[in-house]
Amino acid sequence: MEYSFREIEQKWQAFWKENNIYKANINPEKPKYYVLDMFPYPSGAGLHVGHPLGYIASDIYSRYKRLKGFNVLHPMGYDAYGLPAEQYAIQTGQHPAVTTSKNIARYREQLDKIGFCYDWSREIRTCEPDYYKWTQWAFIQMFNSYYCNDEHQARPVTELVEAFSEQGTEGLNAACSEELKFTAAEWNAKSEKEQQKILLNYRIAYLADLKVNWCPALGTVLANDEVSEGVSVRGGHPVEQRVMRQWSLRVSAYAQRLLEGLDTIDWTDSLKETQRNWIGRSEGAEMSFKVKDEDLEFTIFTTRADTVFGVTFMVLAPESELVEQLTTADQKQAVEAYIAATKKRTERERIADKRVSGVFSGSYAVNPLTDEAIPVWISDYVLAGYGTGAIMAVPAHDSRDYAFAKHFNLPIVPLIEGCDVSEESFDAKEGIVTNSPKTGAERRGGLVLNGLTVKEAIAKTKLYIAEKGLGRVKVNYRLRDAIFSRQRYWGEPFPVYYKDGMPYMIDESKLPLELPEIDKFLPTEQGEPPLGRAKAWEIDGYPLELCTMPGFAGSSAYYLRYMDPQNDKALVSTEANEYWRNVDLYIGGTEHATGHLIYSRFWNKFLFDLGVVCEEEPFKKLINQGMIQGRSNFVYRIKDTNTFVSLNLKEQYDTTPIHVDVNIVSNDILDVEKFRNWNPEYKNAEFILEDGKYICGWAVEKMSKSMFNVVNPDDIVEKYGADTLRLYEMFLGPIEQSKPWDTNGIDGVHRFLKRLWSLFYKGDEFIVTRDEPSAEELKILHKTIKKITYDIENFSYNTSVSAFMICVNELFALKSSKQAVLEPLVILLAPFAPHVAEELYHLLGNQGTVCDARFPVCNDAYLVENTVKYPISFNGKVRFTLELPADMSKEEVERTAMSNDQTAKQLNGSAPKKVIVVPGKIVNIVF
RNA sequence: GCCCGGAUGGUGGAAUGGUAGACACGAAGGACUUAAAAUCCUUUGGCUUCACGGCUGUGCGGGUUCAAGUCCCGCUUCGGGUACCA
Repeated sequence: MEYSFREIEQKWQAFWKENNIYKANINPEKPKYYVLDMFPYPSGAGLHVGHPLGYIASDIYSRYKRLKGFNVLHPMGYDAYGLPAEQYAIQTGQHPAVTTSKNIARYREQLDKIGFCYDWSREIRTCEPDYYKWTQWAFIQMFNSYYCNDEHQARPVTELVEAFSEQGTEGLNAACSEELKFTAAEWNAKSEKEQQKILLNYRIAYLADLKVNWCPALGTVLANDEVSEGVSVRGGHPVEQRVMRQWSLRVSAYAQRLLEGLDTIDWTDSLKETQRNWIGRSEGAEMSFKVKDEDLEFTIFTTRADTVFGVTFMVLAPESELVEQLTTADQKQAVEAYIAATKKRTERERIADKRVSGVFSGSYAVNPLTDEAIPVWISDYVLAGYGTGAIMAVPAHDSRDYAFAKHFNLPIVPLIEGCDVSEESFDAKEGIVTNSPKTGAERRGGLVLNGLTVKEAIAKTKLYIAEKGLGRVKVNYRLRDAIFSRQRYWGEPFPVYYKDGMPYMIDESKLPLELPEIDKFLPTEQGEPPLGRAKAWEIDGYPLELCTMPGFAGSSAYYLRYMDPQNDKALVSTEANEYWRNVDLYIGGTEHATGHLIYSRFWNKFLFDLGVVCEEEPFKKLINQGMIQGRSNFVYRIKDTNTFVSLNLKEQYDTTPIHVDVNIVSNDILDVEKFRNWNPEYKNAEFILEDGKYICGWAVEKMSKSMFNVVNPDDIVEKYGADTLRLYEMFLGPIEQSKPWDTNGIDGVHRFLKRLWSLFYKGDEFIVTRDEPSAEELKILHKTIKKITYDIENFSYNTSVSAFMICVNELFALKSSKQAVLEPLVILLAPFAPHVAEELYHLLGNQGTVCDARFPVCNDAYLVENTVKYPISFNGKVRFTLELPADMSKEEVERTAMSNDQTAKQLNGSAPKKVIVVPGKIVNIVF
């Protein structure tokens, strides 16, 4: 019998499906293990060979855990809302729901071929009303909550209302957009509308006028993580700043917990570091500066309180509310012109343009420590959204302030002993402080920092300003609230209606609020979002929200829904949540480091505060799979001809490299006939060959259609089978490393499976015997068990595949086909190559499924070696080896080595200075 | 600029401080075959030698050590993330 993978794979895939082998149920008798893949956005292009990499890795782990006796939850679904389907709808009129379900069907077909152990009964799609009902529900809970900074958790807004009516803002410590102060009497006197407006300032889901990333080409607002270098991540369209009324989530309230939580989870250091940087905690001080000759003061934020004696000017962000107050009459025109010019520029232009710009406001601030009057400038290098939107500029010790001071000829006062600021600023937080205050400018009882280190000076200044009421210690975060409105059609509708211009939540009993049908997927003539086209988009006569939710809405809690996907009473039942708890192993790409992986953690923490979920962190362990790059092939056309020259001859001609479809190239040799048929342009192509072959050039590039280097897993499965694909993807290299896909090596793993098969069948004869295995055979088996177990636990799957190859090669060399060795081997292999393993498991006489076998355990007794091959080295260089008994003493090894003829030859008369014997390892003779 | 990763044969990669290059691809040679495919066997880092062997070798330069791909210091270079965050 031949290894006929097609037959085997179809047979067992059908068997698994019919017998619900991968159905997961709550079972308190067994420990749970939850393995999750980042669910895909079903794009029209289908899966390429890079996508399943992580899925195969998680599948192996799921199957391994099951063999180890765990009750494994391993679900899959689709992140079904998204821009591409909508853009396609605009172009073709095809409803995004239609495109999406077609794409999903295609994805499913491709996934099914690979033999994953997903429990498909738990499939979710974010665009299904049954699913997004709970996305809307969570939004309502966020609207009805505020974040209490004293209790460090979300609390009901009703508690806030109660507090306001009893004591106003007195004693309030809540996360908010703006610090407000009012009394109970003032609150109670306010109208419903005014009160609602104030509450928005505290709600976790809130509506506010914000400076947002507006992308005109997409016609929508984008979140910070959806914009990179001034253009949209999707499509690369320019993004500009615009103030708009938008829904936002107060993610910033959770900044500290998001930061601290990182210490409790098992993620890679680099990913944690990325999140830490994104959260961007910085400890500093807020300090108030009075405005000279005015009854005004404003607050700045600094992490370098120690440099307050070196402040030579102040800078406001152009968007700051203070600009209006501080601009004097004679500077008004200049300031307005500057602000107008700044507004016109897109984010991208501002980033690209490194030129210093700014304008003097006309006002002066007073340094509270020196009483010096210092000019207040306005410049776009200060951001409105960070800190207070105002800074004290210390050009000697901040490079941006330095550039500004140089440009506008402002004074630079160095504050560190011996630092040279003639060419650049001294930004390092080290050295001894001087000039603080300057000699002769000391004040009685004033702050003196001279002689201290920077660190000491910062601490002393903070203490001083707090005591004197000049400011306070403050922690700032770079993390911004997440803008949650999108002016698009294909997303979750907000469960929101408007009454008197104020937002209200629709009743939970009316959920889900379904996405309405519209005639065209474009904004209305009035520039409203597409939902403005929906008929009767209102509730009880009140208009509904026209924006929809962003892509990350549906992916923020999907891992919870898998625990209890059909529940229509709750997002997840307490029973299911308390059993499955959180994701034990999450596998996905690093590209979600600052988006999905922050939002999910936030969302989960919020639900944790509500008592809906029992674990504060959603993903205990996370592994990033590397990207699979493409390996492109090139042909070389001689310029202005239709003649192509083989790689090693191309230097003799003037050629243009042209991408050629990798699917018509094998081992870099071009199939010339297929090439002629590939494109009509090449029908009459001529070739200059070498050794009768056309050899292509190659390069590693992104896998994409335009490079003609896309490899479809379906084709691989068709030609070699799913088990070969699975093994080969793992064999390519460490899971977390990026590497190019090169189909060339695949024959190796396919040969391995054929050789494994040959241990069972010789021709049509089944040759497995029940004979007792020899010590040698048992050693081969147990060595493999040990290695595979270790490798799976450490996600080193590439070396596991090698270990299987070594094992089979060794058994093959011994012509060994014994049940007692092959059966454990088949079980070991089952997580990697489940189809062939299932077939062989049954051939060995087993019933049921190999998925429920018991993972073999290594018996070290079989691994004991009687002898050790000692490498004998001289001055670190190995010259020969000696085979000695394993239990030989150190002294005896030394004596044996020294008395050897070859040793005498190597020493050549010299006396050894030192002999190092590492028992069981090596001997090194130094002379 | 800053923060993370990498750099080992023609290629993908392996190696708790202890014989660098496991395993696999490719290549070369051979067996089987009328032939091809498949399969099997041998060789395969470089230089050198008829051969035994020798020299050299993990991006570069130093260092620690009996012993360094592995640890430390300083560079080069390639990926990825981030960008006026005060």
